[in-house]
Amino acid sequence: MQNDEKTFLAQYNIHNFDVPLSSVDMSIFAIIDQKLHVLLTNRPGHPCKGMWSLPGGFVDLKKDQTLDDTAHRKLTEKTGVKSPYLEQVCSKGGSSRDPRGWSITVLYFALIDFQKVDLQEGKWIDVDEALTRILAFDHVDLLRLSLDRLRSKARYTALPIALMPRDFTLTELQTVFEIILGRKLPLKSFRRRLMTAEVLIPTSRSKIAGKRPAQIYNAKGVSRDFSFPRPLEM
Amino acid sequence: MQNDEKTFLAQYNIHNFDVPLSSVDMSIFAIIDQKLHVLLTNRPGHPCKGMWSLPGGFVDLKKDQTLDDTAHRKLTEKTGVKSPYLEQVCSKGGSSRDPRGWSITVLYFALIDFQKVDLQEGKWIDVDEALTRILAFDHVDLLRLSLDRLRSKARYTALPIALMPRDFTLTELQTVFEIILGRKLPLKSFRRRLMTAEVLIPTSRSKIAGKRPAQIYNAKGVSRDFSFPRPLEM
DNA sequence: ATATTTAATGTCACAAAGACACTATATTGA
DNA sequence: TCAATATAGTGTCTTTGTGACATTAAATAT
Repeated sequence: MQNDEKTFLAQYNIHNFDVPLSSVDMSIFAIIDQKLHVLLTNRPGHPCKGMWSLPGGFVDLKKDQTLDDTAHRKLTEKTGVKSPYLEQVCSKGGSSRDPRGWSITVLYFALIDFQKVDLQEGKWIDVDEALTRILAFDHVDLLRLSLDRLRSKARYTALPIALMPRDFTLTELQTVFEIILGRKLPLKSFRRRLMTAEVLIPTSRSKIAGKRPAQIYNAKGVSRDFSFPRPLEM
Repeated sequence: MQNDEKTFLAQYNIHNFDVPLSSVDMSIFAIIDQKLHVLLTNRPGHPCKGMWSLPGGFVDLKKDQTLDDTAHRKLTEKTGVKSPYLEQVCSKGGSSRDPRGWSITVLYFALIDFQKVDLQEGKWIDVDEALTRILAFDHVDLLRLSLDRLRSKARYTALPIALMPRDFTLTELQTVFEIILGRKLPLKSFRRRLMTAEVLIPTSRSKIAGKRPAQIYNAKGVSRDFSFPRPLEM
């Protein structure tokens, strides 16, 4: 490093500049009672005190090395879950979304197996209901964006597997896809897609949920950018 | 608003907190001489003085109402182009990407018609070459991410149309797709895709580029989230 | 045993992409 | 004038993977 760059950095003080506030917000999804739920927290302080909001918070410059660290930390703080599916959705920034001033939020969404959760704070709300509520800041928009992304990915990736417990049957997985997409899927092609995709590990065990026992599958460590050769129809 | 919230906000001062620096960076793409180019700027000051970098800069809390405003402003400052295709790619944040401290950058990419550009600063570099150069900060990674997004979208959307001048032929458009994807595309299916997609306006004019004259098309105001029924093969 | 319910397969139809041969319309040059 | 040639554009068959729907399989209940 050149000497004048050292000097520059030594004199540089971020507090001299007007910078936006920046935070991370998350849509944490799980399937509960055959419905898609999202974790909301009640804001303990100002602004928007007492309102429901997506869990989130400021980047901790000490604790977090990266933005993804912040997201992981927030998730573990809220749910105790260690290794979720976590994906960045987008960032929203503007002067009017937070009364404290110009702010940027980086939005993530997480998919977790509800059974693994050790809830520290917050409450699981049915997504359809959450969308009709008045949430803090622009969190309804953020939730909408996360949900659109999840729905879109359910059409061409195997992402919803991340919502499943370790053992599951094909029928159970199909039901989760159907819950996310809000419609029935053709049985045969669903199974064909998943089997030829090689994203599942068949086990020799089976489960008697209904009448005939169904084969149990586990998730294979799915490549993050796997996609089916064709998307599901609209 | 409650009284105690007013008090809270009045006493709130962002300068009291440690917040990350936040900026916007852009990959501005254009086709020049049958190759995909990206606009790079030479950093005038510290840090990374003298190094090539993606154009970008800090959010201007006065001028910009939203992050998209910042991106549009930067693009116009650099190229004079008013209505490009502009899309947010992702955000990267961490403690080590900028020597000034913890920083977040929101990455955008823009597709523009090179002929509309009135270059204010910077230089067009072939993307393949740009990726081998040592760029400022983590800008090689950012460029890579933008490029991956562009390539991916060229497989299932009509996005590359945004790189075309007003008048173009189907062969020219196919060539642009081929430049982006780095491989030849089957002629018949390319034309079929675009014709049935109804994203082009056929004109009665034609152009004599080679021997037989080719029909000229214009872009239809393509819906942002149009996608072809099936993606192109890998 | 037979009905019932859920799990799983067989098979044909359909849509859109790939492959590749073919036709069309201009220019060039003998 | 008329072939040769190069680029533009079409015809049509193959391939692949999804949708539709009938059929078979394996358990429980009566």
